[in-house]
Amino acid sequence: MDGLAQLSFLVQNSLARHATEHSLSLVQTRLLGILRDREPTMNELARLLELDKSSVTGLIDRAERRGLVERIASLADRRAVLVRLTDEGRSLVAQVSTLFELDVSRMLECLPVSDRDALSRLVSRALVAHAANRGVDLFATIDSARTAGSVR
Amino acid sequence: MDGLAQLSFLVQNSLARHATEHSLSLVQTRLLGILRDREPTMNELARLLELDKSSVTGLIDRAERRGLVERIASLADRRAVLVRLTDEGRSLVAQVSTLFELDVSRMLECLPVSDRDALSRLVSRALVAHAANRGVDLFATIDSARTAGSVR
DNA sequence: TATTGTTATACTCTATAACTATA
DNA sequence: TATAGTTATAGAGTATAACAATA
Repeated sequence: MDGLAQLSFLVQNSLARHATEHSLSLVQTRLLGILRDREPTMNELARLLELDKSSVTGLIDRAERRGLVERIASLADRRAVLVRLTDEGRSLVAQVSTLFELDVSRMLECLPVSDRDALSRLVSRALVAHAANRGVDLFATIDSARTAGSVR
Repeated sequence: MDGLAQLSFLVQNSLARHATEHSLSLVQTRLLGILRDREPTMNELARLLELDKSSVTGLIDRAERRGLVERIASLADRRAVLVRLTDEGRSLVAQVSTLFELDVSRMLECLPVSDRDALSRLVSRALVAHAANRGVDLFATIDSARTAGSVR
């Protein structure tokens, strides 16, 4: 109930804090997280981030200016542009991701192992049940949560 | 573990979605949520929202222009300005809050009652343990989570 | 014609620095 | 002198609409 909201703010705060410490916004961090295992087109990025394509243009402009990502012409479709993480971008997202995971781990370590397992089981059950309940609609949300959370 | 991150994004997405449907940003929604049971000064708002005071000036400017809040001269300190929710603002935050609570409830209804109770118990235990573990530092975060979450 | 991406424009949100008025 | 708040300015993030190039 209310605890879930509190918990979600704790998790988000942790992510936001570590992002800010590395001069990243939440969106930039989500972007880099997505790019860790993909080289999507601008269009795909817009869908993954649930943003307008023009917003993604600006987002990539700024990230490219900082040397975190690079644009690559697609060979398959000459209209399309692929986005790739640079070494610097990869290193940066790895740092933020490590700190964030550490935070979540520390939060969970407050619980005895048995509770931790139970919590993990209940959370996945809630996620699965929720997804099943809402069908397609929710799959989009879950996917965006996963990719966003894959920061992680 | 990773599920917690996913869950937090689900909760945040729900809040963001209902806020957007009512032409509110997340920050505006947090603002209105805070004002439901308080009439803070600009300075106190800056602390509660963890923003610079100049950011709060702009935030209140825009909310006031929309008729959601009003500035009131403080009688105690002639430098200070109190911020109060208007009837329209109160009605708006009530709508968003209701829809959000409904979402969270629906998500929890996917679980059998016994699991729901267990989850609730574990989440509060994690929050309490976490707070105790980090001391003052975390109290600030928890408080901001609570006030933000009191949207709720 | 439809799709991919960029540009132009406008608004919100945020911070820093300089300022005014009051304490 | 210190504090409360505003203003000026700059930059990120977002969307809509118009556009170019390609499919």
